[in-house]
Amino acid sequence: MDTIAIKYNDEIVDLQTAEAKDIHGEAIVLDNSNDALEVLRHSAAHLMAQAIKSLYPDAQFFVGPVVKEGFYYDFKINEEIGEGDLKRIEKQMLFLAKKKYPIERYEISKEEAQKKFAHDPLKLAVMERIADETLSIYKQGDFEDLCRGPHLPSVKAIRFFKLTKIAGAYLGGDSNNEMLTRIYGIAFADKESLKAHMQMLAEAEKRDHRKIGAQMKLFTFREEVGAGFPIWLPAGARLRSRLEELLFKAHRKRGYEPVRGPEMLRSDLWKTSGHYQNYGENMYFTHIDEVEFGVKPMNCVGHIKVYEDELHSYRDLPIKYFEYGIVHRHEMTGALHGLFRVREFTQDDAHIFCTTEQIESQVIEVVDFVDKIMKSFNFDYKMMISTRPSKAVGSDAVWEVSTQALKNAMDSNGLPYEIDEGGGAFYGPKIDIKITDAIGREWQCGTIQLDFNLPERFALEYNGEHNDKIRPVMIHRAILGSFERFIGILTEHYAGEFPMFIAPTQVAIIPIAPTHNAYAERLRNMLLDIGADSEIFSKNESLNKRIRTAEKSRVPMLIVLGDDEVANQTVAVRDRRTREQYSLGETEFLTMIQDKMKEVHF
RNA sequence: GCUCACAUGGCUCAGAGGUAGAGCACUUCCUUGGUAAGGAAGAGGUCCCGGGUUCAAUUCCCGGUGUGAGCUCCA
Repeated sequence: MDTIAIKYNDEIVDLQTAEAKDIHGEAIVLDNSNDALEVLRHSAAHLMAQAIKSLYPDAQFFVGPVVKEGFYYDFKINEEIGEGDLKRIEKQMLFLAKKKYPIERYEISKEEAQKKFAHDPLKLAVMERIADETLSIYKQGDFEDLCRGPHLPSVKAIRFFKLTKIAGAYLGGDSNNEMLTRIYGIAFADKESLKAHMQMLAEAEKRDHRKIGAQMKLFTFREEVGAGFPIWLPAGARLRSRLEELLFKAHRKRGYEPVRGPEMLRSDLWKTSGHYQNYGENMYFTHIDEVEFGVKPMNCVGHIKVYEDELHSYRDLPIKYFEYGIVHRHEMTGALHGLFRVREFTQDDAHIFCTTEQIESQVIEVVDFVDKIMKSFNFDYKMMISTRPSKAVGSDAVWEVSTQALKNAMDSNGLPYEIDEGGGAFYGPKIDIKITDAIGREWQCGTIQLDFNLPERFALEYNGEHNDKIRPVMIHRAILGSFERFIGILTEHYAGEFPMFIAPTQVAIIPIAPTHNAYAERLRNMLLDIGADSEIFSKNESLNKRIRTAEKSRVPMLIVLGDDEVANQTVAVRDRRTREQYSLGETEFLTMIQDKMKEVHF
């Protein structure tokens, strides 16, 4: 395989630069490694710009970086350009790639560059953002662009790419600036990877929880209700309550006490907590008899009030309060998205009040809890420890101890983690849990945050061994994050085919003729007795039609009842996936359902 | 919040400056069927809301609301 760049001092250096500066390092070849894709996609962005320039000669270009999901280029043209033009640009890119232009690099001073691009206000804007005095120019054919690289040696390697979407983007991401046109694309080293990626995108579209949620009647939104306020329909509410019940029991077993704070608290309290100052623009406020109240955006203050209700001894710690806390947050209109981003949601929230010494063991406990749950849903996950940000409260020593506590907890449990330097909350370091779903997408759900700030602000204490007053540490933690978001993720993860233990309906019952309806009813009642929901498909439709409808409803188990089944007290089970059929005795069947539902406990 | 697009029966969508259609779903009837769409009849719409233009607006214009995509990841 051809070398496309080298790795030097942990940086990717393209061959043009390496040659000019006589740098040697480890070869990067054209494959699907992160380093190779970075170079490939960057050059693909340039090739796209070249294609656009050749099709629309008046085009001016801003920036064209590589991003997580491929690459993009922001530009400005006078003509209208839309989705339909992407194919044309792709074609032109292929045409140009076949010319096998070498990509050349040379350096000029900023002054020269400003002269060179004097007619191009976008490039001048780009240069304003660059501090360096020497700039590099990359040239392929008659197309030149200001760019820091790295790039491929030639455009000929860019073969497997696709332009994925076109959208507007503000110059520099600032909505005060003018809107440019942005085209996104993706590129890979080989055809199969590109194909697999496009299939993943198509699969993601099929699994869209907004679509499946409507089909399965899980939830809905209504204009007259307001943006960002989900309405849970019976099927969705059944699913949700199954999840809530399982998780409730799991909390109780792990020593958490259920508590409940009010929806609104006086603004003075939010001033004490710091939310008023730091989070106020995301909060909703109202007045009661001239006193201002804030609708809670988080549950911590309520739990602090629970803690304050009595004096605590060190012997009581750790104290673990949990609540399915309904919170309201003013999200930007444009950020709202199905169940993933709403303005009212319910967190599986808990606060652990403990001693500094207990931090590590408590974190291990939570991580273990997370592990249990995520494994139950077949999610892979990884954890990130976020350290002290530049703007932070608390002493260095406390940060050091607490960050180390998080690391120790992970290390002693043999758990891998990544470090997000400076990514912590202002009040303490945290561990974020990122799960990977069935089609490889990552989602941030749970979080474990150490907090030395709120105990300080509310002057929380407990009595130590020598009757001294000691400040406890608070650990904020959520595992699912919110029921709304998590159920949205689950829906896409399972493509609506939920496992038995959380499915909205466990069994679809299909009586062949009305004479079998009584047996169907009897089975439904027996299923209810073991906590399983069922739906009887007894409408006046053909048997085939009813089986088809039941199959499409994504219920995990189908049973068909006819004369034989009634006579022998059996059920004919039909597997939703394999379409295989087998017969089971009534009690065996009920036991099987019960077993499948008990398969999981967190 | 900003930019652009969209908003028609429960759902998915077609449509025209002269107040509207299809498929699915729904109701009723026929069909009594053993594993992926049997047949017939019928009911159902302030064409998102408010204002403007027009003899006439659901259709054109403006505002609002809602939905979608994008707006951070630095040449």
